[in-house]
Amino acid sequence: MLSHKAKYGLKAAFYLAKHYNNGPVLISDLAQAEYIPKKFLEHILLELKKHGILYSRMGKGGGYHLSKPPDKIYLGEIIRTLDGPLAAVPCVSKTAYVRCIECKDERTCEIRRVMKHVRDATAKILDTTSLTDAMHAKLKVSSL
Amino acid sequence: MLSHKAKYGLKAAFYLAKHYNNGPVLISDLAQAEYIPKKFLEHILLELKKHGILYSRMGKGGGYHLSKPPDKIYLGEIIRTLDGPLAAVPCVSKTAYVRCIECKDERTCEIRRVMKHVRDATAKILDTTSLTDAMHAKLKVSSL
DNA sequence: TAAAAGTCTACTACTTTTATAGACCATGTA
DNA sequence: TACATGGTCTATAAAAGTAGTAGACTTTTA
Repeated sequence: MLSHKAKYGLKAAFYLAKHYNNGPVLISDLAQAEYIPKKFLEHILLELKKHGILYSRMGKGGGYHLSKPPDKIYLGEIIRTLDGPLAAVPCVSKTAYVRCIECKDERTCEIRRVMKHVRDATAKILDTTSLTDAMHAKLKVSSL
Repeated sequence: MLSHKAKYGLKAAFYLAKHYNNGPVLISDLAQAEYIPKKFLEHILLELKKHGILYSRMGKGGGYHLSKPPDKIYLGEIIRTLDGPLAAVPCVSKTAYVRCIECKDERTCEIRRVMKHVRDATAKILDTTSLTDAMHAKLKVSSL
């Protein structure tokens, strides 16, 4: 399940993508436009900034904007930053692998095997769909 | 993320699949064999029973077994029973749809659009892979 | 130097997850 | 019919994660 945090983060990213060429966007404007609690949004934007996805400037005339053009930012990046690994089971994660303590043998674990497929399918979609792609309904992987 | 509950449930189901023709399996045996806390496992098995996936008999000589042959039980069933809908966002779920309160227009929501693809890809794997398939590494959908 | 705007730390409320305890009910068999 | 075996059910609790708030602080520009 996508947390509210990740959902808000994605909404913010799309908003910033739409305003990419209009100078920095204020947290307050973003919060109001997308119905996101302002204080909560602060945290989210800060996290995204620390991971290099967003850039911001303090002081008068400041605000947030994307650090790269929207066609270079993939949804997977944003979701991983805010919600952690995409994988449904940690032993299957590429970015945050952790072994299951009760697992007798990873090579024969049925759950791991299937969940790896799920992870791969998910990552394939989220890591190849940029903000721009999503806005224009260009999904590079067919869903069925 | 798959919860421990769902992971334990899947482990139990695989164990029962392997013992499908050997009469009922005791909770205690299952708990011990798969390193699952026994009392927690009771709840999990009961939930699976209420959803018709397992069958059990009380009293001496009793225990749990699958209510259908293992090639007729799909992983999606088990995961949905224990963890709820597969969809990462409720507005995209087929089995438990809920509208997002802050959503202005579902038809143009970028998040919804992409997450629907993710859901479909996940469901396609989990709803076509039976216990038997998973045990024999027969995954009907290629992951890449 | 004042106003605008982001930064940071700490905290709280709430929910979900992961269990545990213990009384209770059903079944088979001696 | 008594008793041991084994599942059922309700209640509760610890721990962790999620969502959100408060307020003091820093940076920038005019």
